[in-house]
Amino acid sequence: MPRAGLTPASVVEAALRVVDEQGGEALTLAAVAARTGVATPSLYKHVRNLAELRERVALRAMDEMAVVLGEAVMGRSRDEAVAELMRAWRRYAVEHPHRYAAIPPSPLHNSELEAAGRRMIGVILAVLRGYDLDGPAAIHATRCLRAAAHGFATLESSGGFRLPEDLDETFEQLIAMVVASLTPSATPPR
Amino acid sequence: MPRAGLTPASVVEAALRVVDEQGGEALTLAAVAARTGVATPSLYKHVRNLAELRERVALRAMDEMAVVLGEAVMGRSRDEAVAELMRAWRRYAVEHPHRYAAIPPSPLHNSELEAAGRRMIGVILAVLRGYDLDGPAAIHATRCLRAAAHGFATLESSGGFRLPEDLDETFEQLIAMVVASLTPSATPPR
DNA sequence: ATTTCTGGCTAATGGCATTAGCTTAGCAGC
DNA sequence: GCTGCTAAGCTAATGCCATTAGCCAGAAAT
Repeated sequence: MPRAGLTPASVVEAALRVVDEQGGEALTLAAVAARTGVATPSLYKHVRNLAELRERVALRAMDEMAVVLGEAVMGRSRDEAVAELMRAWRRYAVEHPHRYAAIPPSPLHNSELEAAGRRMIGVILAVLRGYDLDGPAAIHATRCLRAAAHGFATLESSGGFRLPEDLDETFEQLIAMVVASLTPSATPPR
Repeated sequence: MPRAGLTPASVVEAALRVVDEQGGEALTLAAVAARTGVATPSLYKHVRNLAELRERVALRAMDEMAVVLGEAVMGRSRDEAVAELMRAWRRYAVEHPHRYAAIPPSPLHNSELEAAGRRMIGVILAVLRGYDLDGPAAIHATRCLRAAAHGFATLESSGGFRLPEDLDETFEQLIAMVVASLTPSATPPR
């Protein structure tokens, strides 16, 4: 019997395929083993356990997304950059719904995930540099943008919007909402 | 051996306690059985299976939340109502993080869940009645509000915001952002 | 008191994760 | 080409969980 020639990377690859096709719930060592043509216990030669495999999948998704977001804002600034950032965010979530869902909101106990999370947040912060926000204000703005983008992405990619109204239009409105909140002139005296 | 006196309702109650204390992942028939002092298979006399129990838990959470949201907006209108609605939304998610996480974004294949979801959305729509929005515009606005509130609630309740900056302040800013987007006068010509 | 119904129990099956220990493919060095 | 070592893969075994089947006794109804 020839060897299967697995590597940690190829195992993660197979795991990603399982996630994409059947969702995070279905990510099981047995499923990955079946897909790679190997017996389940053999996988332990390449990953510590299922939890670690999950983390590696999440890491990949976060890295991918950080790259996508970064590319989206390159060469743009201010409102234009914010809009493209949010569109790219949404696009990723819609194109890879299960992968997006595999991203943990909080990278608990894992420095690699934490770093990846920082890379994603970093893109938002970079875009906001175009506005005149002092330290704390930038944090608040980042959180607002993130909440809006993440909320919409989650809801859309998991089928939370059922009505026939055009989602593109809603999303453009959401972008406008965020952009307006970044432009002080938009805030009327109160 | 005296009977345990379980009912479908008391089983769901126990399940809710498990979810609250250990999260949705930990919701297992074995855990509920242990907590109710009964052998696992006995539970099948009261619920069809684990999936159904999960649905009942979700239903309870959604119903609770619909009530909480409804109460929050009673006697208020427009910006005030929107703000209180969002605060109540956030409060529920923070006070019952696991329960909130148990709410499915999309109530797949279940009319009861669907109805509960409609009740929640109904509160938003009711509040937006205070603004002059025609049919589609109300839908878009509802989605934006929901995305913002849900995004923030999810991120906060799962520990997604790590920096020390005050979250209350961020949230008030998010509210302002949503409210401003509902008031056309706030949008400056561009 | 007797019958019936039903909640709870034990036993059994099957899926999955994980560990232990064996086997051998494939390479390094001779 | 032979010798040996390392690591990839395998089988067997354990344990947890969901689910089903079938038994038994407590409670309620007659």
